Amino acid sequence: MSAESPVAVRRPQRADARRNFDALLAAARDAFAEHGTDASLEDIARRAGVGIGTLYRNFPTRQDLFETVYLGEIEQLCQTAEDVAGLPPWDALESWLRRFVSYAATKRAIYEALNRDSAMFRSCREEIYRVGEPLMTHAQSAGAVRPDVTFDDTVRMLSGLTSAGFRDDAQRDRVLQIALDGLRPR
Amino acid sequence: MSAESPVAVRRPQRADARRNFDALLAAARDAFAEHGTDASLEDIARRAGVGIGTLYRNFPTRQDLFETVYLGEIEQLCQTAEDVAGLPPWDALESWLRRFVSYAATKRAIYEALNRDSAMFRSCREEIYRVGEPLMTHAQSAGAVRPDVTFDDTVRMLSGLTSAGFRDDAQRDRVLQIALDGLRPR
DNA sequence: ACATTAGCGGAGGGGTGCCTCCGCTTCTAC
DNA sequence: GTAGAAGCGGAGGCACCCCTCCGCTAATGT
Repeated sequence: MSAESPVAVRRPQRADARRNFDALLAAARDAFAEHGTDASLEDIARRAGVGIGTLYRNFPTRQDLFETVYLGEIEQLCQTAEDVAGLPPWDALESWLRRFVSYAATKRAIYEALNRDSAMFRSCREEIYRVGEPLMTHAQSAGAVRPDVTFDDTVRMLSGLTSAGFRDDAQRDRVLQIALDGLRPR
Repeated sequence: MSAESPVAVRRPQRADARRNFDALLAAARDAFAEHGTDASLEDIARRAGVGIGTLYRNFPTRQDLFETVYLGEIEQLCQTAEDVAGLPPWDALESWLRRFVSYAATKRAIYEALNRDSAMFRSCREEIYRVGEPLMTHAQSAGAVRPDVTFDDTVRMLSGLTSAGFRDDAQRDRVLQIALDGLRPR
């Protein structure tokens, strides 16, 4: 992902405006995580403590707001692919996948976005695959992952999983473990 | 599940009314499968080719409509637990779980409903567990399923999975297979 | 301190969904 | 064939959300 995103949204210059911009982004992250891409924009503005007009000035369309939140998380995710570079093949893949399922807005969004078509989604998907797929094929050549599974399968499986509701974190971990174990050769 | 549901919704007597009732139920099943519990009631009435008033006469609340659809599918699901009774432990469990993920309205709904609280959801959940859990523990005593996993884990995992979007049926099957393989002992 | 202007926020018009109510239609029993 | 009742459906009031517009507020530079 290049330094400049495809979205024409820029952090404003004036101090108060910057505060509002950041508050909106934080509120949007929560709202999207909670309600998916259909979250109410008026609610987001309310949560951020700003008027609806301020939201629209910073993010003229719902897409702009969503993409900005989404891009931020994807960028972090891609970053962590470097952090795991030194680990053994399976550990690297597992760590990255666990990180993958831990992003709040992303988890709900990715699975809504996986099929939807837009320049940004496509470029984000490519980026995720660019950093994630090598981890997978590497683990496969090392015999740590069964050969009949694709990276795309895994991404979809995990994004489905994380959008489900769990009793508690322990259960979430247990289920994630089951799914990850399913990736390993018998 | 007893013959009489907890919901006070009865199929009407008059021929035309019965036609409408059934059309509404079918339309609702589609709509709930497609949009989740938030599906538009006016849209359901439109799809069924009846006025909104007719919908409300038959199903005074959204809950009544949803529960009627949901109950129907759960009843069928419980029924199939008997069909698999003769199979070996793992095969019985696997068949039932595959059936579980194949219900249209149910799949999207269950995962929305798993946490939500209502008399009907609770009784359906109990019913699913009553017929499904024995299949699981049976498979576990036979050594066909790892011991550190609960039936609840499995249900949540699968309902999460089925609410995800897949490229095609082949992928859906592949991912389901991975998840099921994760249930087996190493 | 003040002028400039970026930035603010919410009123308001349009759209959609929820649900009620009631005059009209159609079925059914006789 | 007819009367009565059961059922129909959509108009309309309310609530919420989307998005635009513009008069006001306050941050900034000098």
